Amino acid sequence: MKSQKIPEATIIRLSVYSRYLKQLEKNGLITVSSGTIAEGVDGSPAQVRKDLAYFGEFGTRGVGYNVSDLNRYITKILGIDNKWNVIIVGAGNLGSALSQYKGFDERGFNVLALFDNDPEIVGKKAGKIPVFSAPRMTSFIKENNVEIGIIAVPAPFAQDIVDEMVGAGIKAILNFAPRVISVPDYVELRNVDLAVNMEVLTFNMTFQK
Amino acid sequence: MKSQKIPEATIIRLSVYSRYLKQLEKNGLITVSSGTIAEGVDGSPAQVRKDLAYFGEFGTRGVGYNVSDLNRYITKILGIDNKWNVIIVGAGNLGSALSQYKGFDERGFNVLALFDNDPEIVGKKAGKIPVFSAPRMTSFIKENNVEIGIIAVPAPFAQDIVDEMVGAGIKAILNFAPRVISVPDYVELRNVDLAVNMEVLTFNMTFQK
DNA sequence: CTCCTTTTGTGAAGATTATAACATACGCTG
DNA sequence: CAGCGTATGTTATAATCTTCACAAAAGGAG
Repeated sequence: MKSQKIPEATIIRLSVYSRYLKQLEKNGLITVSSGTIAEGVDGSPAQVRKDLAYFGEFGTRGVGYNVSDLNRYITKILGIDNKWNVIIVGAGNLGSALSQYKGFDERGFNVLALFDNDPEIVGKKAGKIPVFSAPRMTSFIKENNVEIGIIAVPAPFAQDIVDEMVGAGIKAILNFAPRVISVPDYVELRNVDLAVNMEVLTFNMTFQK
Repeated sequence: MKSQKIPEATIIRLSVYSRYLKQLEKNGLITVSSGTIAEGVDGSPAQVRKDLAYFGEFGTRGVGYNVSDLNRYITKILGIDNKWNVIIVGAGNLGSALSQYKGFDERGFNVLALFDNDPEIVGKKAGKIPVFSAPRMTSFIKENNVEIGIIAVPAPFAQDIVDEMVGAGIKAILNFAPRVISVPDYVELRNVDLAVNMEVLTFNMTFQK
């Protein structure tokens, strides 16, 4: 693999390939071609091969890819060949729902705890996940080697929580609060903006096509 | 505005600009420059102007943009100058959380109902939003002019629900199920894949920087 | 009324990403 | 063991998106 900038779109697709390969593996498939993968993820064969080519040669010409090997390579590339410790801040509807999300655990993300300010819910549990009081967050992050934080608090509080997380040594943040957040450039940040997604839909409905 | 393909990235940014403008408006700001917007959304002034230029000329040279006028234009462009009817299928943790999400209502998305198969929850309410039984979905969509469907069911059921929605006349779908979904090309589809987002984070943590 | 400052709108250049096309290599068949 | 079919890996081409740079225009000062 050459040292090169990898397009984010490639990473997103790799993640989808991986999910699809897992399905194929469960169905007992041994070998798969770029064409079949492309069909399964609604992409093109050339794109699949190009995406993989950023990282090495994983296939056999004339044959295709070994399903479980390829999936192992991809999970390694994505950094999910081992577990990650995660906390969620904001134990409202969204935060608790995320804490119960099966897809996280399946992919190696361990949600260790929720944090909230509301004394009504602090001390309770969401499923098996405990809700702690917000001021305990920093020490919890340090003591438990938490690498990833999820922001599920109302927009006005988001930046403060993020700053505290960064101060405590968190390396990556997934932000659900509908606000632009700033972090130092050694911290990874992604925004999942639900209303924005809806608005892309309505734009496309109204204008294009 | 020329008839031209608008980049999706532009639409996403417009949505973020709009949210920021709303904030500025609340703070009583009358006029704003592309530079100030850029600062507020962590972008570049040229990008802001270019994005707007796809749709017209909204500013005054030497002055900037009128905050509330510009926001009105953008909401019109995004198609959220009027209300949209939405249903959510899957009243589990995620579905009910989404039904309570304040950001939808604020931006003109009316969540009318949830649908689920579980007899334990059918007939109850999530906040003010009723949960109906899944078989009632098609008629509900038709009777209530529902344009947008949100998929919050487990992956194996997603495609079937989507097919039923499309059959009932839904025009756009926001899919939270971690699976590739197909729709006819007159239906808009967006995927919000939570694990994929996490995996982009872990990739960036592991590799780049 | 003219000049100066400011900030837009935009055409051109640059960078990035996707698509297409093909040479290379593997395995199978006879 | 040679030749054929197939699917990869990669180079070249095309399309798309972003950044840059500047002319045009508005408002205010003198």
